[in-house]
Amino acid sequence: MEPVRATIERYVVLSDAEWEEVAACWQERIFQKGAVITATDQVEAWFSIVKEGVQRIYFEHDGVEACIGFAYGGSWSGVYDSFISQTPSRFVLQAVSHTVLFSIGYADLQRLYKQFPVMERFGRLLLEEVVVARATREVEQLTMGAQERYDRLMARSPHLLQLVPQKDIASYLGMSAETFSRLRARR
Amino acid sequence: MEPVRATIERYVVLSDAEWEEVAACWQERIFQKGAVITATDQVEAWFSIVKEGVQRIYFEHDGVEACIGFAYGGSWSGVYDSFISQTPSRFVLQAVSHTVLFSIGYADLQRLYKQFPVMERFGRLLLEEVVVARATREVEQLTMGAQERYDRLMARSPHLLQLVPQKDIASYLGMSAETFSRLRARR
DNA sequence: AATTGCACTTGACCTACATCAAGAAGCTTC
DNA sequence: GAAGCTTCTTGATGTAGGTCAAGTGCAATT
Repeated sequence: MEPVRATIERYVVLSDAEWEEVAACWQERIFQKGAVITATDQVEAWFSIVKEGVQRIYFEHDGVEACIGFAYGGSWSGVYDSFISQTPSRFVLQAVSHTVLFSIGYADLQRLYKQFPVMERFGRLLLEEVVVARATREVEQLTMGAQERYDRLMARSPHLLQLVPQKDIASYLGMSAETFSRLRARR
Repeated sequence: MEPVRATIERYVVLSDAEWEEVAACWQERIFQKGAVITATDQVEAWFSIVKEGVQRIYFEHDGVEACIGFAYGGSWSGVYDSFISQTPSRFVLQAVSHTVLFSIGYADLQRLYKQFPVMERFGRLLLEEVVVARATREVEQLTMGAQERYDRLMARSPHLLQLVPQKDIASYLGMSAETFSRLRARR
C-alpha cells in the first residue's frame, strides 16, 4: 500500500485521517507475464498504481498492434480514457512482465473525489501531467524522423530496452520493428 | 460574461455566490483576424473561453507549420500545456477570424482552485475531456489513411471547411495541402 | 480596374519507411 | 537438451504521400 500513498503524495499531501479513508479503497491485483489486464471493448474498471512490473497499452488495427504507452513502478496504470469516460476500451492493457497493481474502482474514486477536495486536486494534477506528456509526444511524432525519435528515446529512457521487447518500442515510436532494428545497427 | 458561466456549467453547477467570485476574475480580450494570441517561447498566461471567432493552435518545424487543433464559440482556448506547466510554449495560438475571448490569469485560476472545490472539479472534468479527445485523435492518426481521416472529419465537422483555410485542415489531419486538395477533388 | 498576394489545384517526380522474405539468435517448455 | 516458439536481423522490393513546380482563381489594396 505504500506505493499508493507515495504516488498520490507526489501531487498532494494527505492527512493521516484522509489517508486512512483513501487506503481502504485499494486492492492488490496480480498478473503473470503476458496476461491481458484490460481487453478491448471492456470498460476499464480500475485506476491503478504499479507496485511491480511493466505494462504496455496498445490497440490493434488490421491485425497490427500499435503501442501507445508503457507503465512501470511507482507510476499509474490503466486504460485512462476508457476509465474516465466509462466507455468500452479501444486499447489493450497487458502485463509485459509479472505485475502487481494496487487498484481502485471507478465508483470508489468518484466517491473520494466528492468527499475530499484534496483527491479532486490529485485527479486534476495527474491529468495535467498526462496532457503535457501527450502534447510532447504529439510534437515529437510530428516533427521528428524515425532516427531522431529513436535517439531521443534512447537518451531519455535507455532502460526501456531492458524492460520491453524491441518490437513494442518500435511500435511506440511509430515505426516498424525492421526500421527500429536498422537504426540500432547503425553506429 | 455569460459564455463563461455557460461553459463552466457544462461541467459543474455554481451557486450565485460562487459565480460572483469567479466572474470577477475574467477579462475580455479582442484580437483581429490573423493576430498572434500566444507566440512560441512565450509562457501562456491565460486560460480562455471563446465568445466569438475561431483560433488555431500550431507549431512550426523547419519552416513548416503543423496545426494540432482549433477552438471556437463556447469552447475553451489557449495553449493548454504551456499554461498548465507555465513553461515556454512550443505552439502558436492565432486568431483565424476576428476573436473575442474571456480570459483568466494563471494565479487567479489557481486561487479559485484552492478556494472552491467545485472549480477544482471543473478543472478535472475539463482535462478529462481533453485527454479522451486527444486519445481519439491519436488512434485516428495512427490507424487511418489520409482518405479515411479526410472522410471522417468531413462527416464529423463539415462546418470547419467554412471556418478555416484548407491548408490548416490539411495540416491538422497530418497531410500536405496538395494531398488534401486531391482528396477533395476525387468524387 | 489594375496590382499584389495568398489559397487552391494539378501534374511529375521522389523518398522515407513499410512490407515481404528468409535466416539467426534467444527464450520457453517438456 | 532438443523442439518449438517468438524476437531480432538483414536484404530486396513496394508505395503512400511528400515535395517541387507551374498555373489558376479570388480577395484585398492601390
